[in-house]
Amino acid sequence: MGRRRLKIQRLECVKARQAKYSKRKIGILKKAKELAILCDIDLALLMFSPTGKPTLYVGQDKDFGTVLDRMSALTFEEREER
Amino acid sequence: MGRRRLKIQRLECVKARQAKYSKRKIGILKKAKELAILCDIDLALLMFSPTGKPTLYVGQDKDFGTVLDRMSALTFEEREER
DNA sequence: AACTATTTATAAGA
DNA sequence: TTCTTATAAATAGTT
Repeated sequence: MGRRRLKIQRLECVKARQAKYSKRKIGILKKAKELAILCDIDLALLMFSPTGKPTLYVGQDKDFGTVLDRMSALTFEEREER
Repeated sequence: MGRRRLKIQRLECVKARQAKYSKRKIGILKKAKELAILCDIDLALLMFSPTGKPTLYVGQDKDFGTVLDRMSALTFEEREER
């Protein structure tokens, strides 16, 4: 979306990566929150900015440890999508 | 987006939650992949469907354990967004 | 951070 | 779940 179509490939310029991250981080966080609320599900989204700053969103009222535990308990077979 | 504006609140009907999850899961996974590639960052997205089926996406070439470790190493102060 | 032209995601319905 | 289409939302390029 936007003035032109953007090819999904690593942005070479560091400044461009940081600027792009700043914008899209807002969008994906909104999507995560909406999905967790609409479907009443557990959801965790962790991102590290190009400069290394972490952002963590954990849906519903679960705390970090609870989601980590549920995450850690997954067997290899239960995981999908790459 | 869509034919009408949807209020972001828990969908009461179970079938509706499952249907909504099926559609939006695709969208957020695409957003996650694009963000990880464009900005060349580490990103992890974990979701449990309304029926409990887990979906995990880990960006770049990191494996599950590596991201879990980096996630676990976060101090409380480093976490944001709820 | 703000502006819009445009692309993309998706709400409803079939 | 999959497809279609109208419409809401995200965002690329720019300032």
